[in-house]
Amino acid sequence: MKKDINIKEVAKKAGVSIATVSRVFNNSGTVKESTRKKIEAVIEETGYYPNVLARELAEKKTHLIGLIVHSMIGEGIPRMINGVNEMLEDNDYNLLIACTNGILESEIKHFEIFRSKRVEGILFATREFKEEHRDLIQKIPIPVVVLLQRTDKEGISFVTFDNYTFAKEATEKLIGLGHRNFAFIGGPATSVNSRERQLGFRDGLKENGIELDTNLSRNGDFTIESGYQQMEEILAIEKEITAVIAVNDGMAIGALNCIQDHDIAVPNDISVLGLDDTVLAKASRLKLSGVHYSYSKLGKQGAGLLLKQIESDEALFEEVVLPYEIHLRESVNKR
Amino acid sequence: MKKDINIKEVAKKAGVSIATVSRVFNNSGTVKESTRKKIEAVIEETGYYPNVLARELAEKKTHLIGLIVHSMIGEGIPRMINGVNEMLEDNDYNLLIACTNGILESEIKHFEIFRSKRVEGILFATREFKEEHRDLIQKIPIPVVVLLQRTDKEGISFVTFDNYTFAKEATEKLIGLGHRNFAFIGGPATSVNSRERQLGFRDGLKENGIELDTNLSRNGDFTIESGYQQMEEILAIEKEITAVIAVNDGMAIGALNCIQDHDIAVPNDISVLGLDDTVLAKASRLKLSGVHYSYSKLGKQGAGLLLKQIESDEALFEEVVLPYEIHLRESVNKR
DNA sequence: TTGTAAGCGTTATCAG
DNA sequence: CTGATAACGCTTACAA
Repeated sequence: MKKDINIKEVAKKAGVSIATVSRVFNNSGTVKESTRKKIEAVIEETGYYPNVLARELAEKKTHLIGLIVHSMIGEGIPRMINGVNEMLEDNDYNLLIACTNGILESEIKHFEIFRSKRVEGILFATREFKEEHRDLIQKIPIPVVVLLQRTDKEGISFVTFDNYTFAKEATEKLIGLGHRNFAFIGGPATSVNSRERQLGFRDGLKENGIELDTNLSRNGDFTIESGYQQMEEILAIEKEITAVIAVNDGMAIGALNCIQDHDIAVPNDISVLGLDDTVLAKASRLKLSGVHYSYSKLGKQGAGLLLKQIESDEALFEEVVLPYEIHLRESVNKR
Repeated sequence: MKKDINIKEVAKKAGVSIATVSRVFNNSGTVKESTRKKIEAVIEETGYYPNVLARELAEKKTHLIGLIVHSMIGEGIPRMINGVNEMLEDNDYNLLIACTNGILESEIKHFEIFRSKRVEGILFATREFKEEHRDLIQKIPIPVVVLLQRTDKEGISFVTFDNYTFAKEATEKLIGLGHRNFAFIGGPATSVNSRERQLGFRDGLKENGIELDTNLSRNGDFTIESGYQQMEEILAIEKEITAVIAVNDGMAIGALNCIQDHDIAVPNDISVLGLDDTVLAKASRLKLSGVHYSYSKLGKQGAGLLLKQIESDEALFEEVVLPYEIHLRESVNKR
């Protein structure tokens, strides 16, 4: 453990001015080879590290991006962070992270902290994009890109998945296979992503002239257990259904287990599909069908968009909706 | 979007000196109520935010912690980050994150970046703690705490799980249930955590006078598929085994599926246990047995330890090994 | 209670 | 090619 040394001391030891040392460190300006060597020797010897804080203050650039997420738990967000990280790494930015548990005050607080830390841009993921968020972002003089959520065209950029469309398309795919009697297991009513998927599901049915008993469209809490329980209740109401769609893999797996525990065959009697594609889909013996989309790409693109905004002078506004793939596997059958 | 304003302009607008503005913002020194009000009004009106960079430069404190991890993927590390985050949040520190994919050069690079960014401490998680890491950490004049790995008592603090002991104890638990014929599915040879667990397993057998065909102790790559494949090979070698232990849940699930696909009964013919306890353990219809330990607590304690080191003047050295619980569920049976 | 001025460790401009 | 020196925006003695 040795104390940090500063540019002044290096300059003194090398018998030059601090300006010259700075030039050597940044390869800027011109320095005679012999003095460069001398200075480099001193740097080596002292283990000198420039104080980036001071540099950033002088340059008014921090090379810092702030990421605010509502949760770290689950497969998606960590992958998204990974994508963000990759993009930032390639562009020599560093990543400041805050996790808010979806609490509005905490979100606001971190916007302010990040702003005062002079981050050059903010990536923001929340469970539900509210008016308060819009106001906040529009007041802040630094670029913001919203992840995993639409911002309703208020001039705030976002990158997200098209929940509505893939849910609808997946539903129609099952209809195409001959299914007519559906049940749906959604997430909590507060989840925008879940609501969008549910809407896609309903419109998919409606446009194909299929009616849905609203009792068969239910809300769980994303866990395996709640999928099991909701399925239990669905079976109590109506045994004639031939397809169950769950908003995520966990609940789909729960439903699958429940169905099998009732000695009902999957997929012969009931097909199961999750609007998701996590490691869980691969865990069950009977491979679960689902919709695949890349969180890592989302993170990467979101970060890319943000960097573009930082570099550009005018405020640009872009909305990106990422593609998906529907994978029908063993858990789904033709009727 | 409005431009950032600085303390000087606020002072001018309020007709006071910058020192007074600074006092108001930091509640330091004494300010007359009337001038405080006046200044607060100007702050409100201008939306002034202090430039934390400048403050940090003056104070020589950044309130920044760096976290270097080898990966974001999987259930453990995100939970650990969550724990770190909680502790830092409570103490008004911010979190800078870097993900290295376990590449040594990247690890070194981020130690340097973090150091030049003047983080006050570093949390470090890597797949294998090497001599290079030790050298690096001992040269750096800021506190470091290693996570998820021992540092071999070199005066470098760490907090980790006791892989060896829980693997051994889990093995002995199965022996206590009457099992004598074991197979083991480990991770890649490069994973220290996997090696430690494997050692615990072997010693558990050895101390109980049970011999192990080394062909039955295998290496996968942590995925469900590789668990399946290794189990396939185990069954080809020896059908008489009564218990399989896998180093993680994923491979345990793979093994479980493989066994069932061979129409061998779990747990009646073969018991299965994973040295892990992720969401996967709850996904299979037949609840998987495993060892539970809290990544979130590990993160929290690691961060706590680091903060303690930052506050203390002398370099303290502490090693923390966290507790675990062995959960025997449906996948394990008495012989 | 308030203001002046000296840092904090850099970068960058401008002479020399 | 190199050295003074003025920023950068803030904190904090020290004076008044």
